[in-house]
Amino acid sequence: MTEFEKNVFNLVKKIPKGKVATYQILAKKLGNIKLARAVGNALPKNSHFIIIPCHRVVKTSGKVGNYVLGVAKKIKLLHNEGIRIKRGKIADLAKCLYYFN
DNA sequence: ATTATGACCGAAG
DNA sequence: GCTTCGGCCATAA
Repeated sequence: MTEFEKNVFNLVKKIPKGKVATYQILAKKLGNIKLARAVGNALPKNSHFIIIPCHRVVKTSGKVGNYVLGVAKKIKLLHNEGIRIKRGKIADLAKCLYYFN
């Protein structure tokens, strides 16, 4: 597991239930906003070994994005946490975003 | 060292 | 809204 991946997961596991973060926000937190793509690249790698709320990471546009177990599963999990989703997008992204105090 | 790939993003049509 | 394209970066081969 690379250092970069560790950093990504350490951030993701901080996201509280009922909240979400975007790939871009995580990227910025890691030092460079352009890391967004690399972040999405790292998530699927260790999901089999480490328990982390990968489903709480969505796109900046508000669309849920992809998920190891399938988008349907991702939406289901988010919905269980009280997050409203409409046609594959977060109903009110601004209210759900977690900014890493 | 070089190339290709992907859970991304923004601009443009 | 949607699609297409170019640009990003870490990784794997």
